[in-house]
Amino acid sequence: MKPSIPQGTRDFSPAEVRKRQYIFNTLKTIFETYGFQPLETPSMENLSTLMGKYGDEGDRLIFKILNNGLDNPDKEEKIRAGFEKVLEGKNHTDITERALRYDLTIPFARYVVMHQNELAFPFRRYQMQPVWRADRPQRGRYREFWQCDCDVVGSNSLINEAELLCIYQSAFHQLKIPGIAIRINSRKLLAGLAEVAGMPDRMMEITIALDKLDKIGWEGVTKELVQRGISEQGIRAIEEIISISGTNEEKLTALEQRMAGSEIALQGVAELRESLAYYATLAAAAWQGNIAVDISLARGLNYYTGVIVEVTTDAVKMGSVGGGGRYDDLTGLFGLKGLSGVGISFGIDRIYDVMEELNLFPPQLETGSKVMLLNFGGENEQYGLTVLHNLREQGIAAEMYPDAVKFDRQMKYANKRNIPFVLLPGDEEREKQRVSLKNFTTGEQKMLSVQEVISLLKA
RNA sequence: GAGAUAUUAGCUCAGUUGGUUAGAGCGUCGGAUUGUGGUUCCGAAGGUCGUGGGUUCGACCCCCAUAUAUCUCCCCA
Repeated sequence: MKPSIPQGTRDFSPAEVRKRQYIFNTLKTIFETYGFQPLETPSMENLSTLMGKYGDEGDRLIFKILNNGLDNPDKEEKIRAGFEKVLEGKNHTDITERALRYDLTIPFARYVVMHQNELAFPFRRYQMQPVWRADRPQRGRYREFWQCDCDVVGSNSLINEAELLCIYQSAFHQLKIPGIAIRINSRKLLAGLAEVAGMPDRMMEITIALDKLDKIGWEGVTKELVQRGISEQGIRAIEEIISISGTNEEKLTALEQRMAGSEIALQGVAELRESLAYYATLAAAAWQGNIAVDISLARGLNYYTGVIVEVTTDAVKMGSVGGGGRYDDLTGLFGLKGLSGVGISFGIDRIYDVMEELNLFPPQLETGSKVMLLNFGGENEQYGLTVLHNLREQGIAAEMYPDAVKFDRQMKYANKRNIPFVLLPGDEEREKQRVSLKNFTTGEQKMLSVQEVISLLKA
C-alpha cells in the first residue's frame, strides 16, 4: 500500500524538529523568566467539556472520537437510538463522549476549577501542546497544530496585560522576526460602539463585520453591516468612531469624547490607557515597533471580555502569529465564579513558516555528532570503540560507523551528515596508540594522541 | 460546509490537438578509487502518468466519482 498521513497533519524531519525546538525553547525561557509555570493536559477531553465553548462554528470543527464497543450486541438498541440523534446533527454520549483538544484555554480553565484548592492564585501557567481542528487545511493552517499559551488567572490587575505585552515583544525580538505589529483593543469599547450605534445587543455582529476592515475595506464592512441589519444611522456612528486616527493617546482621548455617553466604553478606554502605562514602565527600549490601539480589532473567540490583542508581521503574507485577551468569567462555565483571567497565544506553526521563509533560524542548529570514527574492522574496530568511549565520557557528541565497509562509503556518509570531523583508527594509529583526525571543512589531517584530539574537539 | 486549480521517477518539472517501447535535471546505486569525503568521468536502477469507474478499435490525454495539495468564501492560529 501507498503510505500517507491524514489531511492537514505533518511529519517533522530532524532538521525541522531542531528548528521547532529552538522556537519552543526561546519562548519557554521567556515564560520562566516572567514567573510562569508549565502545565500539560490530556490530548482528549470529555466532549461535554468542549461543546458550546467555541460557538457554533467551533463545535462543528471539534474532532470527535467514536466510542469503543459500538458493536456490542447487548447495547445495540441504545446505540442505534444514539446514532439516530447523530444523523439529526446532535451528539450523543452513546456514540461519542470524548474529543480531541480544540485549544489550550478551555482545558486550562477546566484544570483550574478541578484543582482550585491546591493552586496559589494568581496562577500563572504556560502550555505548549498540539490541538486539533477539523478545518479545511490551507497555507499556514493545519488540522493538527501546536499552540503555545501563557495565562494568568485570579488577578484583575492590568499589570498582567502589560506583562503579556512584554512577553510578546521580548519573544519576537529574540526570534528576530521583522515587521511585527501589535494591535490592542477592548471588548468593552466594542460593546460601547454597539451602544453608540444604538444597537447594544448586536455587538457580536458588528464586531465580526468590523474585524474584516483591513481585508475588505470600509465599503465592504458597510455592506456587511447592512446585510446584518444595522441601521444607517448606526453605521454612520460606527464610521465616525473607527476613522479616529493619531497616536494611542490621541485616539483614546477622542474615543473618550465621542463615546462619553457609554459607561462601558469609558471603562474600556481607561483600561487600555492603564495597560499601556504599565507597559511603558516595563518595556525594554530595544524592542521594535509599537503597540497600536485599533478599535476595529475583534478576535473571534466569544469568551473575551476586556483587553484584546493580536500580533501580525507584514514581512510575510500570513495570518496572525499571536493573539489573546482578558476573559472575566472563563471558569464560571465550570462552576467557579468570579475568577478573572488574561492570556496570550503564540501561533508557533505560523511563526515557524515565517522564520523559514525569511531564513531566520541560526545555522548552527543543524549539527549532530561533532566527530565520526571510521570503522576499519577487526582489531581496529575494537580500538575505535575504546576511543569512542573516551570521547563520549568527555561529553563530545561522537559516533562510529557501525559496519566495516569501504572507507569511501563511510566518508560520504559523514560528509552527507555534515559531521565536521572524522577520526581514522587504523593499523598504524592503533600500534602507536594514536589516531588520525581529519577536518572535513579544510581537508587537513593530523595524527594525534587521543588526549590531543579531545582538547582540540572541546575547544 | 460551498466554489476553483493542480496531481507524470525519491525531488523539481517537460511531454502527447486520443495512436507502438513516457523524457530531462537533481538525487539514489555501481564503477574509475577496497587508508580518504566534498570536485570530475563512466554506467545502472527507478514510472499500472494520484486512485476507482466510464467513453473509445485504442486513454497519461476526454467524462464521472474519490483522495491529497494549493487558492477563494466561511472561520481561525
